[in-house]
Amino acid sequence: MSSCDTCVVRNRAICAGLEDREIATLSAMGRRRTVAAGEPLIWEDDDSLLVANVIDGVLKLTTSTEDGREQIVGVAYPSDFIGRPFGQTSKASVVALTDAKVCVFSRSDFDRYAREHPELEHKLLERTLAELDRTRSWMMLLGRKTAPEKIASFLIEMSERLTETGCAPTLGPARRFSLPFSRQQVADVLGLTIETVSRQFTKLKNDGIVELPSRREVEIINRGALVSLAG
Amino acid sequence: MSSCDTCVVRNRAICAGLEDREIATLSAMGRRRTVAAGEPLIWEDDDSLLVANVIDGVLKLTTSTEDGREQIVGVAYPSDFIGRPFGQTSKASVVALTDAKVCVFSRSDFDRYAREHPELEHKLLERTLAELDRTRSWMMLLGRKTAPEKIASFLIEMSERLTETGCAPTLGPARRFSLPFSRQQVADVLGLTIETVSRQFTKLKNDGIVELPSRREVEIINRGALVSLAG
DNA sequence: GCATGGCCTTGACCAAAGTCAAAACACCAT
DNA sequence: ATGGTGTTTTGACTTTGGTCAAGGCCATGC
Repeated sequence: MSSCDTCVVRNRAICAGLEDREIATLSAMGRRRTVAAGEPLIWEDDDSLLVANVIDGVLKLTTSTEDGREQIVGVAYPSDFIGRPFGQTSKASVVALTDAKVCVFSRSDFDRYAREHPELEHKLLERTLAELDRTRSWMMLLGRKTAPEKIASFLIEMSERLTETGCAPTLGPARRFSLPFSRQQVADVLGLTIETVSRQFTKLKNDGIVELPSRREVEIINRGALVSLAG
Repeated sequence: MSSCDTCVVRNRAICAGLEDREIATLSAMGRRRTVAAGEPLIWEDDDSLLVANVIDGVLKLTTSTEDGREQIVGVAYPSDFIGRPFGQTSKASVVALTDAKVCVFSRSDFDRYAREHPELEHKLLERTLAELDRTRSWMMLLGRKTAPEKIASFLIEMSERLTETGCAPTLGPARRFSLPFSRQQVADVLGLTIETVSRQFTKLKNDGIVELPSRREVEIINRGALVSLAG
């Protein structure tokens, strides 16, 4: 019996729908790993040696300039696929934001396996296309939205992405949630400075649109106002 | 004999490497179309009815806010694939920047065909992964670079992408080229205003880093300086 | 309880880029 | 050549968000 049998993302990750025999082969290739919050899994511009499925936790994908400016270019949640298959180098670093569990594969093993299993490649393609759509709408935010619009869009997206995605029928967006990001990381997602993020959070609180019970907790009081601020 | 036999992107587009019989089927499904400069091919948020290969010309992918702000989220050159397979709606508009020739397919026909031809899906996956990498490095530019850095990065990328990609062994980046963008469109790529773009172009000219023989022509005089400005 | 260190918030000031308006230029058709 | 149109450039001014610096908050360890 492979660990896949008890995997919580078994029905949502790209392995979903594979036959038992295929799962067994894949399972033999991969291994589980934990990544502590703050710990890196993949380095920007390094050889692409690993790919992985996220089982639990949240990780950030980042690119940096030489002088240390950082931009978060993606966020990976449970069941998401990370790493760069079919490519020599990884163009983004992957670092855990919370303690995380992942199922890692050697990239070359995975590439070989994927090429022999069109169904798996198809799932990966669907996921990659969806991620590209999401990334492009993030470009709109970075290039054309103001700081208040960025913060409002961010909180709306967080409330949608952080709802527990168990087996239960889809719940609506979360009214209250705990951000997996520090203020600096929110700034790195939105292309702002930490001070601007802080001021905008304070403004939303003073306007009665959100409550901020603690540094990481957010409660949305007036979702309509937030949506209309998001533009 | 199908029109694919004489297609100039036959060896570079996703159709490359298909067998003659497969090409014949694909050819029967698709048809050539010309798109005049400025004319749209796909609308944002519309049902995704078409996908296409670019044969000749340059097209922009854009997203817009309700109040009319526009962000160019991608640019498609000959041999690139456009449209959103395996999805209900297209999240970006596609508009020709120059007169263009494309080879269009009904999305549902294409989806069906692709699912039966893993080699084609694999090519599409490789392309989508590469596009995602490019898009993410564009996010870095939008979120964290200054106007001078954006303009310099843009000109470097243009000089690399606009080299004639015929059958000849890869030439280096173009020293002189004709932009397929108006000033406003450059602004829409970089998340700037037209005035800022214009001022930065003028500054590069005054500093002797580029020549601007006409509105669309650019000649890079001091590539080293441009690269270091790009950061 | 109190000191320590890491975040986060706030305030005063500044600079980069945006806005508005006018002039210059290029391109086109006549 | 000439006039008309739309694009680009330039200038003056404003605004947004960044920078720098100080202070507050909270968790942790002594």
